[in-house]
Amino acid sequence: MGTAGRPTIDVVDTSSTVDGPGTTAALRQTLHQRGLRMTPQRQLVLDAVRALGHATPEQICSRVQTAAPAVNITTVYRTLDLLERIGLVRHTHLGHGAPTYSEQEHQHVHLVCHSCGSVTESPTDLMDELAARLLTESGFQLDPSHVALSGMCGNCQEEDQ
Amino acid sequence: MGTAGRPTIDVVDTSSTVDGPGTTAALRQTLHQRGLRMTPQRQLVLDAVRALGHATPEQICSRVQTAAPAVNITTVYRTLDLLERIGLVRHTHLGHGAPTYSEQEHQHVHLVCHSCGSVTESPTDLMDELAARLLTESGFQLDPSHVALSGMCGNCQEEDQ
DNA sequence: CTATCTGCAAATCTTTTGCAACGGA
DNA sequence: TCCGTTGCAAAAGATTTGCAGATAG
Repeated sequence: MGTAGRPTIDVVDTSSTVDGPGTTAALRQTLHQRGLRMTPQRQLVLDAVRALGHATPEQICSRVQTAAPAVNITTVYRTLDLLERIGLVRHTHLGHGAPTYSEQEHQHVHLVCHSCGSVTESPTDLMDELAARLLTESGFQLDPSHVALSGMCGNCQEEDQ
Repeated sequence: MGTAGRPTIDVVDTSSTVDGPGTTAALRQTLHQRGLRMTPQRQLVLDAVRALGHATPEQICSRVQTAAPAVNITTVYRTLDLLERIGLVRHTHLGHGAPTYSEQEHQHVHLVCHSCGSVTESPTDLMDELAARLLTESGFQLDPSHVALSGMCGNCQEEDQ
């Protein structure tokens, strides 16, 4: 009450003009296959996830709000959840709390430094040997990119002396 | 106000009678070296961490409260923090939020199943190869037990078909 | 037109902080 | 006695939920 109804969501085009699995049309189709609806908010959240690489819900929300200030963080949480259920997005635990979201395809191992908090990405095949060993020895099927590896980066080791 | 001052903390003996680095005396000494004080709460929290293997602050608090109901969860958080700073305890991120605490010595790799949430422990030498590779290729010094590896356990893979 | 979505407000949950009183050494 | 510690209450931050109204199809 007070303001004139719900503000319009202006869909500012970012990366969704290109063809391929990331198109607006592709998202619409994926949603429709499951009886879900295409909305500007969903497109914006997906675009933000792609643009940011890996980001917290908070960061994604901020980014979305530069294009459409009225989008609520609640919607961002709900949308990330939904995009994850339909397989377009995945989340990774980098360690200290905040999960980060990224594109499903964009898989890599995260190396997080205890000391300075920096996050480095490495190709997942780094873990191939370990994955094979785990499967043989424990029957455990590793998901190499869902959690980050933790340790100390080169820079911090030097400073630590 | 209302109750007669602060309730007494009854130190119920658990594992701290044995000699060695886990003794009451040992804890007292470690604390004193740094100008810190020995208290029943600190002993109880350390005992609980040892008894539980790896547990969340919440779980540790519950355990402590069976022996001394008056201990506040705030104290548990503060004590875990302190015990970690002085090197008696460490925390691990198992994935979905809650960090878990365990003894410093008690290091192992955690395998967490996405699907059923089960946590398995493996010896850290499982990661030796990977650690060596990371150090050579990226200068990154891996801390193998600080984060859990995530994936799907044998049981859940069967059910998944 | 109808079921799905969204925004808002409030509820939860976890962790942190300020402060006065307590108690270890 | 003195200062580190504790318990309590309240703050802070993150995520979830209920609901009325907006909107995709």
